[in-house]
Amino acid sequence: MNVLTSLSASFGEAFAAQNLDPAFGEVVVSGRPDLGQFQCNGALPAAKQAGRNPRDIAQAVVDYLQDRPEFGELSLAGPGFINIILDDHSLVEYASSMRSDRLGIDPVATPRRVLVDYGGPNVAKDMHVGHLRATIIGDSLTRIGKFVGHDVLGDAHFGDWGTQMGQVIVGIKERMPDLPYFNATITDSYPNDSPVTMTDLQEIYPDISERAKRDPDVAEAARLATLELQQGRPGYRALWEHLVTVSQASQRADFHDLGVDFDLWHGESTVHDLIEPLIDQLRTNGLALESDGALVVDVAEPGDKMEIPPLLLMKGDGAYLYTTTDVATLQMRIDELGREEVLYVVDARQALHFEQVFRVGRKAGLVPPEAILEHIKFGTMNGPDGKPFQTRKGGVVKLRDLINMVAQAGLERLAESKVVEYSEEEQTEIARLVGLAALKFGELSNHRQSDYLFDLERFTSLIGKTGPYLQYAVVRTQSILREAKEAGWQPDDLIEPSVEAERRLMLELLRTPDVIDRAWSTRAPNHIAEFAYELAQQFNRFYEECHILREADLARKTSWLSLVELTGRTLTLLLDLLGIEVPDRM
RNA sequence: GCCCGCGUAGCUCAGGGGAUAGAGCGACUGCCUCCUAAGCAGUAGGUCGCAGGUUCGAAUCCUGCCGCGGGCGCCA
Repeated sequence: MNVLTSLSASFGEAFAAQNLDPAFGEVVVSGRPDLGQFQCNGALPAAKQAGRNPRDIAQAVVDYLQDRPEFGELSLAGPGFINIILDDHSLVEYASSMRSDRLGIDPVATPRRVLVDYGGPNVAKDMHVGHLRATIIGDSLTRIGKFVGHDVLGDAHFGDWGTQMGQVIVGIKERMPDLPYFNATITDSYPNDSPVTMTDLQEIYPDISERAKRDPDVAEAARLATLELQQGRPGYRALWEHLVTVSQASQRADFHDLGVDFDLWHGESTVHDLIEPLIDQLRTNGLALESDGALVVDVAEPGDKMEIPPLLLMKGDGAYLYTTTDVATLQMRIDELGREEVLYVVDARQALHFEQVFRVGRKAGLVPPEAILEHIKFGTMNGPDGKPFQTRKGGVVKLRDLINMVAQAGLERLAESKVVEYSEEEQTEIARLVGLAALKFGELSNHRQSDYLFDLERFTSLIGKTGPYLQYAVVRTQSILREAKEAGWQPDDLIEPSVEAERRLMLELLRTPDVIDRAWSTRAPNHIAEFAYELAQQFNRFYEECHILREADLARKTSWLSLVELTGRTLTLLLDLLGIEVPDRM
């Protein structure tokens, strides 16, 4: 039972009774808690439209609803604001309805088939802080979509088919020229074990990639290797298999440590067999054209604000690019996976690329008009100097190192606490969860689209508005419930609040369904992060003011226990939607 | 040059066309014989980049300007 929906319906009815659009009845959480719990501002625009006095309209709305027992108080203020205070009995009913499964939130009536593309690590490259945003935001969006009730697939979309693969092959050839993969006369019976480890790749790739930028000969060799790989040279394919296996294993481990999972572990190479038919099709229907030796698709349209360059489908030498695989992947997602919405959680700097890919998809009829394609842009993570975050040595911080750093901060915090003694094993686990929470919450509390400063101190901070603050609130609820149980008290029916902090906590809880909806519809998990913090804050106030286990009145005590339980469950859900786990104690 | 994004407290950032713009950190003051102080209460700190416009009402929408970042065919 969503309180805002329900109140808006009542107010809509009151507006309709005056022959006004029921949409004016929209009720929102009050911006002035001193004046009311909720407010309806519809009288002002309604007055404008109807040519009437806003206060008259507001008064008529209030008169219409005044006698309903649901309302404790309806009052007019200013030019025509209606301030709403719920009757406590009604407030308790709303809150009680959340004690059921899924907090009483129904899944959407018409689920959509959605795919979220996020993470996108490159084979042969270590995951670094830059992957953090895409991964954490995408993971959270996927979780939110699933909870809302949609059929959502998360896809890692590995970068395993582009130029960097040719570069790595050249890099390995330089170091180990005698391997059978490079001997064109050998076409099968390659070794079962990879000639390189992830550690080797971490050295080979940056080196060769750097040199390819400066040395035309290296670049040319890499270009050729890429082409030969894509055209199926057996030795390269066999070596490539090893590279993919080795680096995926490492990246899966990184994702696992982050608590991130995917439904699909596809890559660019997954669609390789679709590319030729796709290119033929685009050629046949006249969309793909030769241009400077390359194959392009013109996507400019008359109303464009700026010149949209053609999408480069195939290089002059016949090699494929990420534009090629992206178009083919889009086709597969629509045709084979039956997706109705495809969301790309990718750096905002790639906006033009996706605009081109989407246009090709539409133009070529690969994507039906009603399908939704969205580039979920996110901003750049910068270091203190305003440039992409790097270590002092100049390298980009590896994801794994970052995870270790935040876990270390968690361990140090535990060491400071003198109250409880946990086993070393438990401390390690708590520190891991706390560190991840700090990292994820720090990431998700920013709006995804804004660039932001990566500040290690802030990310490893465990006090104030941080992930651990939220975990701590949940741990408090668990601790209280545990001790109550030992003493023989169980959560029971909610009764009307006796103090303001309790009432405020109930009201805060009621916002939950609306916030989740908004986070999904705007694809912005920071709404959930923000709300979870406010809810935890409200709970901590209640906790300070109401000493639950010492309360003498049994009905009140067991009602409070229910409220504690409900808060704990709500926070746990919200944190889960952010991809944050909570330890039993901390 | 054209296009996109950003500019809010000392710092880092929230902010859904609504009333008196918020939080955290940092600074300063209090609160652990009491459910875990990773907490709570309080003080100080703002011409929401600038100028116009739309609106009953603008940090929020529109236009221009300034500043910062980014993108603009054979990388991803």
